[in-house]
Amino acid sequence: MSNIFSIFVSNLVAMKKYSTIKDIANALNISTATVSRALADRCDVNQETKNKVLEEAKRQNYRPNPIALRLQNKRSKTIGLVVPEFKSSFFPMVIAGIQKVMDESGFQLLITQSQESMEVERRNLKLLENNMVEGILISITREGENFDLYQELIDSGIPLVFFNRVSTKVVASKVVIDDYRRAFFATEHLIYSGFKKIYHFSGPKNLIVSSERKRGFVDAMKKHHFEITDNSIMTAGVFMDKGFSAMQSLIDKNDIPEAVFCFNDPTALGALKAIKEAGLKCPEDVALVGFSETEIAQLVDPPLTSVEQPTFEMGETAARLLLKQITQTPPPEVETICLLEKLNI
Amino acid sequence: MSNIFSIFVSNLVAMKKYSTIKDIANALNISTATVSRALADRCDVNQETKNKVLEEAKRQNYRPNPIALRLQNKRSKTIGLVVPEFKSSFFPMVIAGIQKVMDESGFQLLITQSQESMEVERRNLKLLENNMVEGILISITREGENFDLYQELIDSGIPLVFFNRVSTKVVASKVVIDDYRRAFFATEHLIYSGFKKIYHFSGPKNLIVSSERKRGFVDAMKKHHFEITDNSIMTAGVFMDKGFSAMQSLIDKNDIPEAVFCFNDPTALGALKAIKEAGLKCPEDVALVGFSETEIAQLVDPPLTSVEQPTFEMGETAARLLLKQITQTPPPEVETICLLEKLNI
DNA sequence: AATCTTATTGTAAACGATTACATCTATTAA
DNA sequence: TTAATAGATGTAATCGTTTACAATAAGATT
Repeated sequence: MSNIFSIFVSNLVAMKKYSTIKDIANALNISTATVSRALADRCDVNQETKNKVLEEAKRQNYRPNPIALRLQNKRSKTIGLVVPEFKSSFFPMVIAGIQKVMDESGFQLLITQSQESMEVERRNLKLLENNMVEGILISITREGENFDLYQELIDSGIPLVFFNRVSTKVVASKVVIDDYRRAFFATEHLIYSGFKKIYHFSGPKNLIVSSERKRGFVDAMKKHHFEITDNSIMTAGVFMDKGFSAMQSLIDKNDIPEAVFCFNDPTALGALKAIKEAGLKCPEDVALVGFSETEIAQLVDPPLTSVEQPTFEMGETAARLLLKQITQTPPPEVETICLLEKLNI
Repeated sequence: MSNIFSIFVSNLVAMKKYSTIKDIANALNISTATVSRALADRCDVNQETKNKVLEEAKRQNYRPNPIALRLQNKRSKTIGLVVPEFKSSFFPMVIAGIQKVMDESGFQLLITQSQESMEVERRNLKLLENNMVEGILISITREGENFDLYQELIDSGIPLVFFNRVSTKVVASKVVIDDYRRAFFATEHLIYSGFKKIYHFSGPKNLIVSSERKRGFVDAMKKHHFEITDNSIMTAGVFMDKGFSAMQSLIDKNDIPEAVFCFNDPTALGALKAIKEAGLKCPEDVALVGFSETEIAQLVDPPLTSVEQPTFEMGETAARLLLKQITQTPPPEVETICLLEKLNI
């Protein structure tokens, strides 16, 4: 309704009158070309003329028309952003980081919200394309990813950079949080959810990801003064059977935790099987948290406001990555940046 | 740094090639004027030509260049927004409401953050002006208001609409939260701050604002199951002396509250005087909350996330108000809208 | 047959800026 | 004296679109 209305009236309403280069030219009886050159402080303009132009420009409160410039330069100087929501402070903080970078580089930012809906995300991406954005920053919805559309946009020459919730199917630059942090947040999430007896099924000892996730678990527990007993951490490997047997042994010992943060999803599934076979329920009796690309993102995001996350930095990093894709020729290789800075525990 | 860099490369990098009206015209060996008319579905174009144009446009995946349109129409189709911060979810939610309206009406939204700094706010307003926004939505900083600049912008033909934290010195449309709600939030703020014994010095019985504020106080107390005794609410009038005597009588009775929500600022100041004279300290012994245009805004905002505020609606309302200022000729009278909907207690 | 409509299309200017190229003047070199 | 050069400025095209006006052809009217 308001849509139709505003289109209807759009021709009746004149925009505010701005001073143009032509106005300056007329006032001084010189050509617009000279004015343009004078304003650009080019060397082939008489200093006296330059001064006069600058003075007149100031007098008329002249400001270059960004729209005309964009048309002339054939650059929209705009990038698009798609975030799932605004409710939590997570994405707004990321946006603040993005804005800082965009302000610095003179780009405009078009912000859209997908409301966790794939359909709305599609609409937003189309809208951004229609607005000729030179690149897109995106954190995908919970519902899933519009894989085909991402690929289409990239193929058509619009670079995409994913952050936080990234697409696994598309080759593009990405900014994510590191294993340690994510494990930390996942554990903290369990703590904030009210569970008291929290265990960890860790992965193979020789894997770095394994020790990183364990470290995240341990640090989160420590931060909240939760006790870590001998049984708190069990090595359960990467596959389902190990998760099963680990949980089985706990049930046998009647040392049943309220929640378990598992190294990965197969481990969690194995544990789930053991829980069910013992006639227990998940999450009423034992809550499980797996750790896969997508699952964990759902857990820690929207995140707990009490935890300081590198949100601002994430926005900055993603924005810089995108700008690099846009301005660099030839475009740089895609890269995935993992935010590694230390937590304040 | 990144600024200089991006300017340097800007001419080297070609934007994605889009299909134009000229491409369609060339493909069909007709003039661009006819193509333009056909796409606009004007009646003075042969139906056959129309069909061919539409088909070719689809084939070339043609989309009108919004930048060229803006130049042609002399309308930036953009409005600017200045909010103090992004950390709390308050402003992001307001933004969501604004965006909804803007999407509907085809306007772009330029979002800036003033970080509670008057200086940054000035910069942002200038930036928006340079970007030729057709109107500005603003919630002012804690530090104060850039009164002169607001007036300058309005005088120069850029309509401003204030929301939540509004300027008291400028004549412009405003969107605020009603007395009842603000009183409710203020009281709830005291509750969340940990005070147990909370009193209210209410205004004259015959004033609607007075009963509204009292109602807000009562409802907030009820919501959190705080007892309201005979002494909890005292009628203290509008002036300082009444606040003084009200507090004095409480001190005399040795019925000293931990916190008092006062009808207005003079009342609070009077109460403060009594507290000091009794050798007590504020806020250690007795915390006071006044109620003036600016003070109360500081209290309830950034607001408590546990309270559902009409944030989305506030954004919507402010945006609609601004759009009306922009599109309507002659521009409508300025108006102040008070959000009145019911709270879920 | 001459004139007038009507339908359809094209031409060209405009929006505000930039810039390759042309032009003109004044100075310098031969 | 003449040609070359440098300095300063103007002309006109361009970016993608819209639109007032002109132009054309066909059919209708007298």
